[in-house]
Amino acid sequence: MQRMAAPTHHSSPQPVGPAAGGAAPVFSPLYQQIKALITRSLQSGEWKPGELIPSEAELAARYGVSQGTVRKAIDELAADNLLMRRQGRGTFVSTHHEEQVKFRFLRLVPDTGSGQALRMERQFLECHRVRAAADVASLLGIKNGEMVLEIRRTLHIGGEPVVYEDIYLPGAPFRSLTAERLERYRGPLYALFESEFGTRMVRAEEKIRAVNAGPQEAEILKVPVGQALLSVERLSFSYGDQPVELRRGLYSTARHHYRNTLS
Amino acid sequence: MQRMAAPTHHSSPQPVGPAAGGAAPVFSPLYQQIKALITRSLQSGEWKPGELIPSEAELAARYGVSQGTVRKAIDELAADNLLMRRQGRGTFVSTHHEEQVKFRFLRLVPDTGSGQALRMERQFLECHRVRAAADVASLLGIKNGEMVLEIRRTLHIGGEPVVYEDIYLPGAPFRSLTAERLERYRGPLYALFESEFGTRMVRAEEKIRAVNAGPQEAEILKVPVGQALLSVERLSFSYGDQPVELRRGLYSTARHHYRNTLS
DNA sequence: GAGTGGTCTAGACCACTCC
DNA sequence: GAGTGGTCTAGACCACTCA
Repeated sequence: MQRMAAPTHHSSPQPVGPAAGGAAPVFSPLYQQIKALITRSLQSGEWKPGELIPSEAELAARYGVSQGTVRKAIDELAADNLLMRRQGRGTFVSTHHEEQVKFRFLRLVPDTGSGQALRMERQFLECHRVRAAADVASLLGIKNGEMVLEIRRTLHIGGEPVVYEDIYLPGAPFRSLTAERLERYRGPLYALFESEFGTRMVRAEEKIRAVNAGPQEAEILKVPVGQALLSVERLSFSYGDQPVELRRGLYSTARHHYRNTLS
Repeated sequence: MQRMAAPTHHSSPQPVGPAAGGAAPVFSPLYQQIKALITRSLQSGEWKPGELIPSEAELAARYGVSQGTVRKAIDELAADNLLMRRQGRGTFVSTHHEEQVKFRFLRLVPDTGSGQALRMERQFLECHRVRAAADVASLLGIKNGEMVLEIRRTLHIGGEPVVYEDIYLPGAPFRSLTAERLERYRGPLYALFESEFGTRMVRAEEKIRAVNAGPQEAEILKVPVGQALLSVERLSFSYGDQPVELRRGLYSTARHHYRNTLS
């Protein structure tokens, strides 16, 4: 492994200092380069979600760096939730197939002491392909008018309707996703996307506001027209900050709230 | 520095294994102990917000461990935003007196491209002492009926009323905070709390829901009665997870939204 | 140039999991 | 007992800041 835009610290043949050649001489630490290489292997599918990646020693040999350097790279990837370390076992690619991580992206929790395990039911109302509207296309980074998959669904918690949302997915990668497949699948959608469509959601950004329920939403969520609802627009990203899903949801916050931690 | 509940790795006199003596033999890494010691120094005020703490080498000598161990402790404290490292200068205690960190806790941003610097104005409507209601006392960890300081205020952004909130502070530490002092102060409240009341906000938890505006809120935020508003309840913690502030805010999300990042 | 944090290495030993 | 990640050390050198 060679340093990028900087000499190795074992030999200093050509000290590429600032303004050497005119281009910006960005210093990139070795462990960042290793991090990028590992990310590339994740992105390319060399190591799939849930799988064990090579040990730190193996990776160190493979990249020609010390174990400590690989370790620091993996530390950061684990902090970003791309990898999961398990002492004595090894390092695994993170996956949405896991009890503990199942609600990493749904921040809605019951008001009550939550000692109760909550029964959650999905209901798919729509699943069809449409031409992307300008705003949707722009957020998903596709061409205006390109095909997208639109899924409309509700979430019932403890028997009550709580979430009503529209999900937009780029048409190409999700070509083969059907309503029938959705109905049949048990488990988080993100787990399905990951196992069958090679798309792992890694990060998301949400824009939250309060809106008054219209007639349609009111009926579906069983609230009066005009009832205040939480509007949550979520854009999810896969490896390499590529946007791959847009969700527009309405949350009924009568008996639930959106929980957030600031630090 | 001696390891806690575990022998040092230089000598192994009494391997305190599981179930040795009946007490839970919790293994605590050295760097965690260092982290706790540094936190204690922050909490005790030995190093105040904005100040430079001793160099890694000095701390290593002081605690009798290697620099690498101190480094790992500081790494985590920096990740938690308790400390800030600056290459070539040293490590500083985080502070709310800083442009970049000023809006770390206010997640409301304008819908527009935000290229514009937003003019923000505060207006204090109330500032008095009251006996804490049961729910407030419970959240702040004080006795029911103890005195708390209640501050009511609005925030105008770009000339429009956007936030209306109630702030509850425990009476004792904020004994000397007056309406007059609030009016006179320029800058974030958290910066004032930190410099004059020795209370630094380190972390917070928010519960968010949507509510319909009542007559009073509607008038203050200049929206129709019944308008959907974001209700944000924030509990802020100081060092050692001690709750020290409760805020109940209503945000008008006509031209702003609450931004959140999931990872 | 002195002092700080930042990176990288090499090697030792510990804690944990699984065979 | 072998193999993994986790901790700790010691030492070297680099990048950056400031006087």
